[in-house]
Amino acid sequence: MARMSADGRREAIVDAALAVARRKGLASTTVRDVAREMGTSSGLVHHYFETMDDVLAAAFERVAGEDLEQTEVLLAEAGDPRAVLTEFLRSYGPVDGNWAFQLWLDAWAEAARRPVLRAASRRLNLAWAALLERTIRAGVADGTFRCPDPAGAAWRILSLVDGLALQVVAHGTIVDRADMLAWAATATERELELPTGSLSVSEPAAASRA
Amino acid sequence: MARMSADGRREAIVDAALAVARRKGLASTTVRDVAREMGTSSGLVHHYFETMDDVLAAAFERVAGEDLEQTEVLLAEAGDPRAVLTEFLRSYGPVDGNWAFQLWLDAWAEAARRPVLRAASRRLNLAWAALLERTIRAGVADGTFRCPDPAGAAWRILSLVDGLALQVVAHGTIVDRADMLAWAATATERELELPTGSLSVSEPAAASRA
DNA sequence: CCGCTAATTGGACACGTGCGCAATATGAGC
DNA sequence: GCTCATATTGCGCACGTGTCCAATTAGCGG
Repeated sequence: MARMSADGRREAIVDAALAVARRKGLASTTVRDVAREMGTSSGLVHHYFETMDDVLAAAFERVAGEDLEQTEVLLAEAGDPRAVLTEFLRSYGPVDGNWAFQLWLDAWAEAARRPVLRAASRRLNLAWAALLERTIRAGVADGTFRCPDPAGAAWRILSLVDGLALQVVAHGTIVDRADMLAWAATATERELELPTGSLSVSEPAAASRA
Repeated sequence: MARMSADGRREAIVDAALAVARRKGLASTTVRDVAREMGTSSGLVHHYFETMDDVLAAAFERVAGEDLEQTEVLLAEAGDPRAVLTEFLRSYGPVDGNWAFQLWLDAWAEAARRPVLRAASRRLNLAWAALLERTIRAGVADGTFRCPDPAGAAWRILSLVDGLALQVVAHGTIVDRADMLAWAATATERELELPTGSLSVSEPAAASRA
């Protein structure tokens, strides 16, 4: 197929891997799948990545990393810690049809079997917790929040949101997105000693959905 | 190998599947693994289960179901809701080397793509939430807890514990078991308006470990 | 236009996978 | 002890897996 620059091809491989993973899951995305998706031979994939593990890790890292970056920009823009937190809760869990979060589920499960993937997922999870902790500290500093243990609070909030999102993605209707948002907000308010209802994360009413 | 009754063999197959899954994870447990574990031929497995999927679903259902049953017994015995909750927190997450919880991770990730597994995992997750909710209601009734929304609280506690356990299992040292226990206890106390420290779930000191 | 670097091919390799089936062995009921 | 249903075997089939590599291009710098 069309010859490409090294960097271009690397990216194309990651793109293809993501397209497949979105359909079949990270765990069962194969070299041949990726090659077929690009319309090239399978050997090409190994010309750019030593191991299939590396491909999957790169793919996961791409989506998760982009999400994180986006939220970091948001943090820089919105000076108000409460606004950041509100936005965080609203954007974190399963949005845009759940597939990005499904990737997290796949990554967590596969972490045990794929060292490179584990490293990536670990790194990104730490980054999310750090981001949250920073936000909390900022809020404590300017008096918006009160919190004796920002690090612990960050992990508690992150883990709660992960756990709730997991139910939404894996089991569908068992817990719905509205519950998830409301519950996450409640717990976060309690965690940061905010007045009840001050993190109104309710879904924008019907009209403004994307 | 020794001839067995139909029911006996079915159970033996599930046992073997579990033993293997414990070592390699659900996802990569194969027919041949199961057969080797039993010391029989692989054909035998297919004589009792149409599909490998069925074997895995049965295996998952078994562990998760047993855990649940065990905790339900515990609930019946210990009349004191606070004791039940303490025991719940201590026993829920990754114990005995994490393997049972890795099974949950596998199940959640695969749920989107394997209907049988999704149904099983969904059912069991609901049962856990219900168990927790019942405990909370009992505690509210006898005045131990105060909680305006037992159902929501149950899901919040369960999700938090899942989210924390997930970090322990998937990423190892990112969050350790002690943090996990302490954080879960803190959040639960807050959720049920218990005095701080009243759910002491700290690991029993070295001596009394099993 | 030509040469050479490097992108790309396509198939081989050694294995692992679920599944099916004819043949065999076993033990319970007569 | 014989019979017969059936538990169990052991292998084969068709295919999928990651990885590797010699051969074949394609296209950029000269």
